[in-house]
Amino acid sequence: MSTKIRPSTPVGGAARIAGKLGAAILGGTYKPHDLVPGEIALGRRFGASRTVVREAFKLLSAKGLIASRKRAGTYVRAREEWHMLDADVLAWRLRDGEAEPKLVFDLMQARTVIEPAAAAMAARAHTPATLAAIERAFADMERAAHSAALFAEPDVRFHKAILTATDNDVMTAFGALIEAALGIFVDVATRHPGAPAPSVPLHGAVLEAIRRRDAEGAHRAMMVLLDRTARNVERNVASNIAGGRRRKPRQTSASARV
Amino acid sequence: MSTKIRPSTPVGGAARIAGKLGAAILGGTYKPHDLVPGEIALGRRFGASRTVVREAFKLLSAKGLIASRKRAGTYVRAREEWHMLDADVLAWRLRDGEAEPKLVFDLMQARTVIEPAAAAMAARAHTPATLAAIERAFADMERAAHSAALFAEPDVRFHKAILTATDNDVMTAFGALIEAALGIFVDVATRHPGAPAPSVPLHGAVLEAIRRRDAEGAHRAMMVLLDRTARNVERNVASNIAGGRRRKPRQTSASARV
DNA sequence: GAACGTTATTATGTCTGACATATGATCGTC
DNA sequence: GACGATCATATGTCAGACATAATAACGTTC
Repeated sequence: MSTKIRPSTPVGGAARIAGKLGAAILGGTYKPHDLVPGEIALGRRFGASRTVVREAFKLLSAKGLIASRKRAGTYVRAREEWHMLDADVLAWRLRDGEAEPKLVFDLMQARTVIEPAAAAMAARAHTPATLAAIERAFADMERAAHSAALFAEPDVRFHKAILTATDNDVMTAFGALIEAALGIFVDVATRHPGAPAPSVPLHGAVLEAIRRRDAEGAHRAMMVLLDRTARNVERNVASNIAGGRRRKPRQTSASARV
Repeated sequence: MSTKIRPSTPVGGAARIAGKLGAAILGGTYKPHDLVPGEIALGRRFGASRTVVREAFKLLSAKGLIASRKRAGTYVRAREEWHMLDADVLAWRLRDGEAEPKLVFDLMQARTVIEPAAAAMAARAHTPATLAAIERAFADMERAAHSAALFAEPDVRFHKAILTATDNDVMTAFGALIEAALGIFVDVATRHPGAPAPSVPLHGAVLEAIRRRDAEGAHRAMMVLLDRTARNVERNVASNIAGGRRRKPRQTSASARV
């Protein structure tokens, strides 16, 4: 491993370091109560000054991942303190398709709690503007139904638009969660054959129910949609474990050591 | 005014400045797309160096509140980018009992979506250890039933213990949300007469259903409990608006200007 | 006078070196 | 072996400097 004096990509000082360190913590390289390397040591490793490393630490401590004590150093906080609903934290956990299957299931289960309720609320509370956003997303999904890659973006937009249409700030905030979750699902899905076309009518049913302000129906339709998604995910994640898994733990060249 | 909302990160230096600035942003002093004062200006205002102000900025940018562009300065990001589920962000919004009533209602509505489902999941998934945690919290609630102030802590612990007992990481993460939400409710409740005793049996019913692994019953019992809570909150918040509200927007001496 | 290229300005981004501070570790004394 | 004073160390804070990029101001050209 060559010691780069200058990082090849001058992008994002503190954010870059925080990303690597955060992924390392979520990936288990540094476990709770472990000390992370000192500010100067990390500075050398990343070719950055102590100032920048400290700023990276602040980015992570704002997400509950680390804390510092004088003389003792900077350590990883207890797992319960981590802000698991933070989009970055979630992304670091889900990174590179090696996500623990348990987390993927937990996410799907949380979605089946939140999204049907959100669809029902949206059916009651939508305005012309928020309904139009859902309709636009759905139209784009129909147009992209032939390609899993193109389908992803309007799909996320559709689900977020429903959350927004609830007119509930807290519900709307779940959008970041859904976005991170769908990010990994899409990743899995694109590795498997089959266009997303079959799920289009299921989305359409949700939209229809919302449009006619049928809260009960929207709840049911979203439930059906998520059931299908859950089965898909389950199959893909399962096959990912059974067949596609590498024997050795993956060592990404770039982010191997932190 | 009373209730100190305990920040998740120890205050001092950067955290102190971030707290003031964050509250100012959430309080509307700086609106989206506004520039916050420059690093040197803020440093002067808080009697701190540029370094510390920059670290405070990183704490806030990790929560999606601000971002910086060279030459242009540091600005408040669009409201949709804010990490509303972050405990600190929520605390800043709920600060000092003047929370917008809409947010309080939104939080209650979100609770009625999440917590009954969580209770059902807990009924299915609890282990001896996680059930014991719920039972301990309930026992402490019974002992504190005579005092609204003493009741708060075990009450929060009870609801968090149920989330933990779901054995679902995402659900467990909602604990921080509930904690922040209950923090404000307690604040409101303690300003009004009446011991929390009546809610004890409602909590007990939830515990009982979970203990006998009756998911359906746990769901129903939690719904009943939250219904009562919602009515309480509604009455208190309403009276707060009608009578207790100050005519002028409050100017807390400490965090007025920032 | 309007369009356009050049220069100057400015706030953030980064680095360096220094000192302050608290606390765990070490050592010495009883 | 217990206890208190001392030392070492990693974080906390500061000041000053230069780099960088994006905007503002300026001046030239047509």
